[in-house]
Amino acid sequence: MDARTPQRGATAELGAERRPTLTDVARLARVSTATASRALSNPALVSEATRRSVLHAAKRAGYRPNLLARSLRKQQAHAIVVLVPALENPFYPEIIRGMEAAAREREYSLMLGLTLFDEAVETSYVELVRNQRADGILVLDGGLQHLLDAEGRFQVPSVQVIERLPGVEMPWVGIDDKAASVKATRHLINLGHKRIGHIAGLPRCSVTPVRIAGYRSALKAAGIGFDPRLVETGDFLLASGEAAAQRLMALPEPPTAIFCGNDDSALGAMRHLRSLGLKVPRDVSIVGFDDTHLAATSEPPLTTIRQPRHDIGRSAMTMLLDILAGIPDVATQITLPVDLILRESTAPPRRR
Amino acid sequence: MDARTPQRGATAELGAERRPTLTDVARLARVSTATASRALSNPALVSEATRRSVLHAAKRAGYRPNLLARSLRKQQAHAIVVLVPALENPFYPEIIRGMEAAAREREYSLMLGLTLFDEAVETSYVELVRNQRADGILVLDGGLQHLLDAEGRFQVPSVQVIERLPGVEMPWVGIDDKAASVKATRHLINLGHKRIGHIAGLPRCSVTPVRIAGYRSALKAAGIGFDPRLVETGDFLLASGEAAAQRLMALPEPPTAIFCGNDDSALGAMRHLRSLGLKVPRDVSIVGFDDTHLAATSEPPLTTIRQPRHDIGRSAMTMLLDILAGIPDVATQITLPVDLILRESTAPPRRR
DNA sequence: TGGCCCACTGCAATCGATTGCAAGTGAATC
DNA sequence: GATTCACTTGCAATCGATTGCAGTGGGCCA
Repeated sequence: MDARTPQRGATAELGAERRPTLTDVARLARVSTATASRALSNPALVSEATRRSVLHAAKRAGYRPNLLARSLRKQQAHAIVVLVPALENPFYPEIIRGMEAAAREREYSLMLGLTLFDEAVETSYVELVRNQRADGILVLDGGLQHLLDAEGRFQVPSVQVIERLPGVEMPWVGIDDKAASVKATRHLINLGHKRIGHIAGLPRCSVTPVRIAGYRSALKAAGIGFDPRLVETGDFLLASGEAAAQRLMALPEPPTAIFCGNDDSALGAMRHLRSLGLKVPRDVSIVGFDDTHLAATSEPPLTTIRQPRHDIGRSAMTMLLDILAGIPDVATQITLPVDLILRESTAPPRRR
Repeated sequence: MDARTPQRGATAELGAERRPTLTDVARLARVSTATASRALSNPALVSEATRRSVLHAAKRAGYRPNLLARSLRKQQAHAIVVLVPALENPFYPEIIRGMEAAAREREYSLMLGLTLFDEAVETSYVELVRNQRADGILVLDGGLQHLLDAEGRFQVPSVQVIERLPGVEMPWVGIDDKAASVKATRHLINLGHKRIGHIAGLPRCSVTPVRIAGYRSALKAAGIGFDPRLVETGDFLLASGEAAAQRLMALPEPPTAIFCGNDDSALGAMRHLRSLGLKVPRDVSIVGFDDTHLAATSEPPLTTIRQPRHDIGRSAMTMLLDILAGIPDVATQITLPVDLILRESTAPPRRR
């Protein structure tokens, strides 16, 4: 009756509580569904008058295209799965934001897969792609060896982010971890430090040995001997940084500077030093890795390696969508630049 | 040729690089697609022999059901949108984990909508539901007034989480913020504090005035007069907590305890106190709100109100899925209990 | 032996769009 | 006046499942 209730116009005119479909729009505009479809999604193919009439009918009916039907027909789900171990780690959110922004621009949505490194969960999300509810997968979770097929290839379109699967050639976006480590270590060397500790991350992560290698390489280039006792293994968490620092500082000849595998463990190290009554950077210098938001607000603010996380996420999503779109010559190995962010946790050693 | 390559069995037999469909399985098992479908998704309807034969054929072909087709036919996308302002806030990840776990158990996936409070983005995610790419929406982002229709109702199935839209009756999961605030404030009162400050959160958030009300109510119950200068407004971020604490401590008669609207601002307040050379809790007691993971590892560890975030997320998702499933008498207003977690940031006032 | 019921199975419609192909129209060209 | 061509439009197939309805055959009972 009242033709001006915009949301319900269609149902009123059709006399049913049904969502309007393209057929309804076509009927209203007195054209075929084919023409209605073209008017809405490929306007160049229809005459100006038809286009207007269909658009008007669509608006009048309150028409919304059914994206499932479109996806089924077009054979693309317009969704990407993001596999991430846990959102609690402040490292991930900004990457995901970059991915989400890139996806939204291209009208893709992002399905969140929280794995907690659980293989069953990882598998279930890959299934989502195999069952065509999603078109591809972005993998922030390093340990997906169990999902490789007999030929050692991943079963679905995917891009690895930051972590690599050892021995597997696969699209990837990340940073040059070795160069970044060299940069961090060299900064400490340039300040005059000679006894430099390293708190490494989880051994299972592919970046961990590479960062250790960078650390060693910088020492070597500076003619400083490598002392294995100065490398402690942690798990990227604050508590492990604290424990690792404790072991380092208990050495007969403790380090005057520590390069940490990530910011959280650097924060843990600083906490331990504070508990010993030592001042950072006066007594010990600390360098972190990642530049999460905690680094800027710690006391003292942390000198650290900034990973361009937003860009990493955006590039990874863009790469995957380009691959899916069949764009030729997509670069499938992207290394983004890092910066050493100088804050207040590093200084020359107190005495030599 | 080689019938034992499991993934490619179907393509080999069909002689094409096509994904096997139900039709292929049916052909292999020499039954109709109807029977094949029933054998796979409603086994009770077919004979034991047929079921076995279809299952075998499906496995041999490496068959994966096309979930888009199923969704189209069944008219449910099996996806839920989660609207969240930003993942950087450590408050959200655990809620989302709860949602994800509940969704996965019921074979729903979770589409992540990062809004940054941007109305256009919020709208675009609601469109996802209207266009049936998702079945419903979980709203962690308080400010969705602009999406209400003329009758003041939300256009799609939804559950509000924690935040409420003022004046709108809508499924909701959260906590009793007033009671929680009373609990926190009373804890300080019981310790002997009489001059208690409050650092409130963003005024735009619906929880903020409620928490202030709880604070006032506890004071009143204890016969302590309300001093408006003791209530400072922040924005839930560390820096604003720091600034608010600065204003509070600059009062002619500064508080001996501060109840903060969330943990981050409590951390900020503690930082400011430390910069003044004051000790927490010796000189000033601090209570936070939320119990994010930062609360347990701060120095000193923070006494705070724990919100059962995982449960909140799980309950919200369960409620929405129950509503969508048409389960009768779903409880649509769930208030979950909070705990006061006693750590080391509170103590009796130094002197009275 | 006839009739009835039940367990299975298949036919064909359906979900809601997109798109290849063909046909119709009118103008332009020779 | 015939031919060609560009521009529009519609018919009908298609994407890959699910499901209402009808049919078949066997077993059981009277």
